[in-house]
Amino acid sequence: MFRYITLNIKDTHSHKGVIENIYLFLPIKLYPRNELRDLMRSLIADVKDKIGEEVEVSGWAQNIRIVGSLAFIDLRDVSGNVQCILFKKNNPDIFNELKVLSRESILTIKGKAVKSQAKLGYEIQIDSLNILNRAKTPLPIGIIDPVETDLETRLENRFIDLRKPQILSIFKIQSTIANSIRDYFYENGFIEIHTPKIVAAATEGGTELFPVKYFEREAYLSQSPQLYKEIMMSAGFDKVFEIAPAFRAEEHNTTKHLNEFTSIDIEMSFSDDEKVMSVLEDIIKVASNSVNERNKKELEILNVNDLNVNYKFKRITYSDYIKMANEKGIEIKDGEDLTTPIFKAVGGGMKEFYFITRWPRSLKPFYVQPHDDIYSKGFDLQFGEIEITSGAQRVHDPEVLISNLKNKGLNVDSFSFYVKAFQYGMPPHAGWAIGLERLTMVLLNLVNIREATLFPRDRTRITP
RNA sequence: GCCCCGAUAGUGUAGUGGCCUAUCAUACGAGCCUGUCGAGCUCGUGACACGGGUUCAAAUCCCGUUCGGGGCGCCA
Repeated sequence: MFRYITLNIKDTHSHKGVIENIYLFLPIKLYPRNELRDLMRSLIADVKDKIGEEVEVSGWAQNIRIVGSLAFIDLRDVSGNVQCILFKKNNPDIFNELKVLSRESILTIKGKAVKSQAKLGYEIQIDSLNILNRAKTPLPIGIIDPVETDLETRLENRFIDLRKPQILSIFKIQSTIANSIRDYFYENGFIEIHTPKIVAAATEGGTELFPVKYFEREAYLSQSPQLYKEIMMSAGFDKVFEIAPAFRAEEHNTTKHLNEFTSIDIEMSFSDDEKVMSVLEDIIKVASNSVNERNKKELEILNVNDLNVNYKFKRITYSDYIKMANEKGIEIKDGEDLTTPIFKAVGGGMKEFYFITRWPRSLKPFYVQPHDDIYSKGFDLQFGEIEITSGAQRVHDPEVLISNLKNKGLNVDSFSFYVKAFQYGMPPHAGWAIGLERLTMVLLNLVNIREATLFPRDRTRITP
């Protein structure tokens, strides 16, 4: 058996309770605390490679089962779960502790990893157990209970909900998506930028903005980096991207809208709609293939097959989409906006990505480059019935820009900081924006965008 | 902004005017159990969102309030 002593570390910044719970194997050697932890603690997923060895693991007691004079603990950390076993005769004191220990308490367990009849084929035989923190009972929501919990209740208790391996898997995958897209941009010569989220005026008119008190003036939370990323083209940055929050004050109440979401934006100089559509197709394939490679375990936990997007994304013109709607018996004329029922009727059965191109100028914002008198170089990326992205080649001629602003009924003066950037050398450019949460939702086939958001901000929720 | 719907133990539910001092599961508490893994068995604690009204009688019907869900519009 091992003997333990309590370390006495004189660290005025540390919380007393933490210090008291740090134990050290004899012989005594005073390591700095961080080093101590790194030297001894194993991630639970790594235990499988340490059969026959002494291991130390820390985590949450997901389940505790007392079977006669045996005690089993399912211990969970970020990497996975492992069963730990204790025989009462080997340590009656720990056994009695376990009989009254609450689920989700925080433990450090030291013991020997051994092959066994446990489901994983191995388990940890407990030599010592340190209770770092006890969880209150009962839990606000169950983690392994065989009862469904309403999304509302889960979001109210998100810190516990996020402990579930399925929920954690969504965000591990989202991390891969963001990381692989960022890598792609870096590898392809994009400059990462950060534009202001407090702005003076609406980007495009139309959308409702959140007002912010800005000293003696009123400002707004940014709905999009659109104007700023275009200005960066005039600034000569050539290709830029930004991954940042965007805010929309629309009172929508649906499963695919948030009032704060993460927008992945790009803008490219000397480019056009076709080129940025290719980039978009690339990054979705890169993201999906990265998830397939790096998140096999998470996909399995979520019961999702490998993401298969290795097909050419179709380009459907807006006019053809109208014809397809007409063939489905829907009455809509060329020039009218596409509505949810139309997306459902035409795109509902297409469980794949496709572009809708050449939108009428009248349905797109002022900064979208005309293709001819009627149509524009604006496009959307759709997945089935859901809009994932909108993008376009942009106007670069300041005269066209000003006339578009006027035609849309916008006040040219309030856009002067933006228009000015077009008057002293603005290259042709194009770009798009894609919502990280919507992309995650679509790739993982989630029914509610809130599932793809750690702490969603919707019509009624600003806490937690 | 428009329209529809909902609220019963910690969680998820049954309930359709009297059979409800309210069902079941799970959680929680106590006990038994030496290979459990959704452990099992026994016992126990625990709830009708709030305020008015109708009625001999309300979890149940009506009105209001609060909180929430969904659809549409808008968009990513």
